[in-house]
Amino acid sequence: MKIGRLAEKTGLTQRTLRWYDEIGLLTPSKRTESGHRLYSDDDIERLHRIIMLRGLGFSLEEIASCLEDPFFDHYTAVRMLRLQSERELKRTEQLRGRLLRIEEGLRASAEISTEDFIHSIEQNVMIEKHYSDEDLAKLQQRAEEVGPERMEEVGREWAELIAEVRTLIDAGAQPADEAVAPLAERWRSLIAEFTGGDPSITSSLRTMYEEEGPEKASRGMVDPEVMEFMGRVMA
Amino acid sequence: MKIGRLAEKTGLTQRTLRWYDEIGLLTPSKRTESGHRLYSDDDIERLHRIIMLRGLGFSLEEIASCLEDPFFDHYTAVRMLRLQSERELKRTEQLRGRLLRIEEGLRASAEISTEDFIHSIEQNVMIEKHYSDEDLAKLQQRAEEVGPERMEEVGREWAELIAEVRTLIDAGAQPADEAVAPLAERWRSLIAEFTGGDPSITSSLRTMYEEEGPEKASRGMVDPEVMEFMGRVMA
DNA sequence: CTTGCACCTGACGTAGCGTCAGGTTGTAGC
DNA sequence: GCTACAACCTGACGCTACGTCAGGTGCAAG
Repeated sequence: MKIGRLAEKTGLTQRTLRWYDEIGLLTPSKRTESGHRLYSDDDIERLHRIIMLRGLGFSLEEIASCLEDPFFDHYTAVRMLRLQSERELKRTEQLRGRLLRIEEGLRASAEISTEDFIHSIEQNVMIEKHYSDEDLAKLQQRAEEVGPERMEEVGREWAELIAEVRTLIDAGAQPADEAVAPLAERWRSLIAEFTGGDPSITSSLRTMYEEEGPEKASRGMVDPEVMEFMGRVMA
Repeated sequence: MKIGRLAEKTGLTQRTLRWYDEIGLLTPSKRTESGHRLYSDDDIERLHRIIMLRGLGFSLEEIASCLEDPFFDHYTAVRMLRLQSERELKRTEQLRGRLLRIEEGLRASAEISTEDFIHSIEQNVMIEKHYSDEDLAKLQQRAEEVGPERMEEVGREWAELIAEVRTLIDAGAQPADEAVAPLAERWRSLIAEFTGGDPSITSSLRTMYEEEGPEKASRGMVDPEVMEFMGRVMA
């Protein structure tokens, strides 16, 4: 069989087959007088093995030694690949989580400057610093459960609530005033919806606001004055 | 700040910083008379952004356009990365499953020739062809639950059972004989332990044995004669 | 003045091919 | 026998994001 037909049958490219020839991984057992490669049935079987091993994640060099070195340790080799794939799984899962959170953060705002973008990522890094992996997974799961509509709605409710609080403060309201009581109730319930009553998440949230300050922790949505006011209201 | 100190502080190598300079991603804003690179605070901030974006999976070219192109679509870019990470996640999960099953298959036998190894993989490919992803996940989970000791024990029990059946056949036993009844019971219970009573797995197992034949499907443990004999016993 | 360290540029290597460029062979139709 | 045209050949450069080495310069200390 010549290279064109073999390439077609295996789904590889001719370049790939020539490359395998060049590195000595699969040298066709015959050539025509003019130099055209001729692959025998044995060659083709070897190629199929190569394709299989490649599919498992072996490098071409490893494949070569697997097929030729009689002392090749198959079990260990597979175990190594498995362990590597598990490391990669972990990494990719973490990465996916990070990307998803950033995506969520960006979806809200229509126009995004590079500055906003960078800050959004920095914020995310901060969040990852304060929450444990399990907490992040829980938050992720709940975010998927409630859906993006509710997420956006919550964002709007927070903005509204904070604006109302600010208006009251500017009007000279005191923490003990009756007018602020319902706001405190809404505030508490929004936080409760976020934490889901989970004590680990609740404490992580608290320490994040304490260590990073309200502005950073809330992406600039709430300023220290509002935060302190609501703190006194709650108490 | 000169290149050595910056490399030390960021954990990058000097080569990396020179490379970023060479491709225009991070050109230090000053040089000494003699040509030593001097990084300003702005340069360092830019570098930190580069490192963050790199950590998300952006290529250096994408990072460059992210930091410079005012029309860069951050949201779409992140979404693309997320989708890509999800594709990779799927691929890696499948790969891990395949490697684990192959590893399990190899653990039993102490000495493994390349031929055995290849056949083990081929067998695995065959299994993946017949079982659905969910079935494979279930089997994987149960294998982890019972542990490798029980897996090996099951393997020995099968070998023993098949040997006994073969002895009986060679001795001229008939399917209806009373002596084979307890063997049928052991046979049935081993299969039941494998399928776990799951109907999907049971039917996949059956069609695999029908389409591929007993020899291939059982890794050469059971030959067609034994299989047919036990089939008649069960009926 | 020498020693030693930090820095410079330039060049080659990596894995696994993709993609030309420019030349030869094989085959089918006339 | 001639002419298309498809299939094949070799050789070379490109890709990512650097690692690594070679050979040379700058700079501060003893």
